[in-house]
Amino acid sequence: MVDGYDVQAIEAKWQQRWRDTGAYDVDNDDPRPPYYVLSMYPYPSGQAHMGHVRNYTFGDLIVRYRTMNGYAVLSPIGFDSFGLPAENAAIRTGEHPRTYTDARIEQLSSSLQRIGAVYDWRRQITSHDPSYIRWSQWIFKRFLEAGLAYRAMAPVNWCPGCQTVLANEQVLADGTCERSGDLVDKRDLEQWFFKITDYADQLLDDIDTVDWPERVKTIQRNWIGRSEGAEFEMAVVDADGNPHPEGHAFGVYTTRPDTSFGMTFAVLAPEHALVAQITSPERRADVDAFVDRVRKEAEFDRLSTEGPAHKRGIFTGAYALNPFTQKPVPIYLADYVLTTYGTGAIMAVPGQDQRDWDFATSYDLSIIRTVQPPDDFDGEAYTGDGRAINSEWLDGKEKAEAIAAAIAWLEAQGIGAGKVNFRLRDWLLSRQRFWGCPIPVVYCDGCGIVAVPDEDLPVLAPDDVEFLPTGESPLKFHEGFLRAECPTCHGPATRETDTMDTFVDSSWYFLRFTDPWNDEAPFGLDAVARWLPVDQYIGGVEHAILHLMYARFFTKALADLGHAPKELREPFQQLFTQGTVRLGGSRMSKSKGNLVAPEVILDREGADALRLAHLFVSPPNDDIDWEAVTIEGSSRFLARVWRLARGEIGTSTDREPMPADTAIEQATHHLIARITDEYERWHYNTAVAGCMEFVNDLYRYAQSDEGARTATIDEAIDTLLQVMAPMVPHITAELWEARHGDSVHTQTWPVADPAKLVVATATMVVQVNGKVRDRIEVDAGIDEAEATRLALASEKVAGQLDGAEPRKVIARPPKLVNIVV
RNA sequence: GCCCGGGUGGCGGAAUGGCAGACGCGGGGGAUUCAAAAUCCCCUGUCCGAGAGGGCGUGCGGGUUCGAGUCCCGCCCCGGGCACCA
Repeated sequence: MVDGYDVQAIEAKWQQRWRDTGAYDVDNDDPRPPYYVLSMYPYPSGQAHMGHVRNYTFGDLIVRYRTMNGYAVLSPIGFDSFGLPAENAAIRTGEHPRTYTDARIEQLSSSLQRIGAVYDWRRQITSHDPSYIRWSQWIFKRFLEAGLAYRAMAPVNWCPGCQTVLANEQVLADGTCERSGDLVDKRDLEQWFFKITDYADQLLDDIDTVDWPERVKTIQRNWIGRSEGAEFEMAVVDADGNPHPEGHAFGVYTTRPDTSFGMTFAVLAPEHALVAQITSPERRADVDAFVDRVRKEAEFDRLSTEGPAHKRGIFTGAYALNPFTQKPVPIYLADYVLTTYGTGAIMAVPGQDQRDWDFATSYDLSIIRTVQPPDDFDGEAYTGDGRAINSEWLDGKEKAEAIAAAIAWLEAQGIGAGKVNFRLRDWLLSRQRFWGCPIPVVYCDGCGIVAVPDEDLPVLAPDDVEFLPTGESPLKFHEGFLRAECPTCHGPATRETDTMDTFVDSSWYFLRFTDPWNDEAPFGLDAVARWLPVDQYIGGVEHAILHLMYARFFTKALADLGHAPKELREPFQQLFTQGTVRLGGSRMSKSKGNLVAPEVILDREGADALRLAHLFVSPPNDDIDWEAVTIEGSSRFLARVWRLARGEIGTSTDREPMPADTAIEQATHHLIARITDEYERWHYNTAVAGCMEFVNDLYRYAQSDEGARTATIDEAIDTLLQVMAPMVPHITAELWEARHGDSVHTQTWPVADPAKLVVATATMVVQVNGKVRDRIEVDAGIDEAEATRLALASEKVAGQLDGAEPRKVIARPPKLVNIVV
């Protein structure tokens, strides 16, 4: 302990006070302007880890800073409390997921308080709370009614050993089950989906309207994967071009309709619906064998194959009529064509597509170039720009022009049109798990899928269940849960046993925070309108795709359905993604056993030192290595601040201001300007550096022969405590209380006095040919002529010039003069 | 392959086109002390030089500019995203 600085006692005292007095509680009718700060919904993993500390330090700093700036800051906290770990623990130990989860919520809550983070705890929500489940289910029903939720067959991961479906995360990289080690295969099962693809365009376009890191925006754009092209029909024919007896035809999607004259074959996905009907009798046995083999393979096997050797396919015996040339081309099946994208069928143009080229060379199919490659081109398929060739009426047109002409032609023929496709797929939300939000529907033999009436929500999972080591959901074997009455016909019905993906819970929690007591609706329009969009969202870049995409989709859909304000198009106006914490180069994780427990640091150095170390180590969006975090340096600095503010450094007297005093007063106001600017721009590491420089100045000042002027150093110290309060809330609160009796955190943010930001003199750099040769103290207000005169009068400059005549003088008073010879 | 970031001392990192390396860590020296810890003060890119001083330095090669870590062009390397998506 340094000179009465009892870190543990001080931090405990203030944490208790903030919680007990509801210091950061904020009501929806608060007259101050609203500001919503939110850190991403944490999974309650027990004690906080370093990633949490980093995340919540930034969040807390903003909450405190904005509060001092006069805002009503909404700072809620909740827990994403459904999910796999609790259920796995239940299978292992038999402990109910709820008791397991509640204990971990308790631990994480207390960890967050120990780092000094402040919240409106009255608004706390948890995903597994019946009142939250109720509204998750209510929203699902609204989506169902609007056609945004639907049930369809989907390939899922099936583990033959466990006899159950697995989540993607449970399938290891080599395609085996994490629990049994069996090879997981694909099965088609009925699953629930959200129709996020309805919003693909908006999700893409509105990215431009939010203030997010470019990296995250790019990730989202890639994931949505918009592509522009054309879709058109091709008739199935025989080798001579005679139509198929049953008149079959299929659509193809292409981004390069301008290359259609170069189509030398067509490819259907092996799962394509037409395969069985068009395969010729003599090819049937081979085709069936091929389709069988492909379907058995796990998806990742199919997608991870690379290069020509792996492009496997088979001829169907059927042909398609190329509408551009009116010539038949052979139809193949190939595993590189996916049933889930476009129409599940392509026109193959090997001259301009490398995949088609690879396939064509493997199967000895012809290749026609329809775009003129540059003279020096020596590759295979040419995918670049150029003039159309071998394309009749398209010849000579540049790519863009040719594409437009080809689409116009397809439309005129009535066989196709321009088309936009997306990589984004619908969101599969069914999970065959117990510890999640039940999907509120029943299956009735007579009425089909029937939603549970709103007044019967929430549908809750029963407690008297047994967790099976097979990994199957215990709901499947619970008769009381399973057997239901159809709400429509009152006949017997079976309850859905799947639960929702936990990403559903985190897709609307930020809305619930605005109105967590609402009993009539998930949230009121007024409450959402008041607080949303979130002004500052903070979290890890690992959620750049899924969570952020889903939350954006929910917000748009809820707004369109009238449950959120119509104008609310984006939930998170500003996003900050903080870097991850590593140790010795690798990511800190329980499984690697390289965790540095924040609790140990909190016990030894305290929350302020830990927070300061995180803020100082590097810019907040950078990944950091714990080895670089200098907790001792932070502690040392805080002790310096403590001694300074306790008046233990140097001497002070009452007197009229001397130049040294004026300099400190100016430094004080420069500090306000600097720290304010740096907080606004998230430059916390340099904000800390600024405070350190200031403290170094104050030490020199107070220890100088003249000592400090009392009024000057008091103002300096008070200002220091105020600007540091958001970073290190405990020590500043304690020191401020000792000096003034009230709380530093209820002070208004200091404003720099413009008069004290004006400096009287400046150090002017004198360069000769761009190299610094002299530094001259000058009056800050000097003009170019005077600056030039002073520079040329410099002896050092004269030495450098060596009699040469200056060719040109660039003067930028009062900072710089550059003499060119 | 395409798309985003990023390469600065021993380390983490500073720097609106205008003094490269702020601030901290580590290291060195001094003060204090019986001694140590703690604390306080000073030094610390690199090469040449006894010194004054000078040369060289922000991944590499060019360019723009009076002046480039910063802007432009072409590469190299590292991190991340997408990737048989037609």
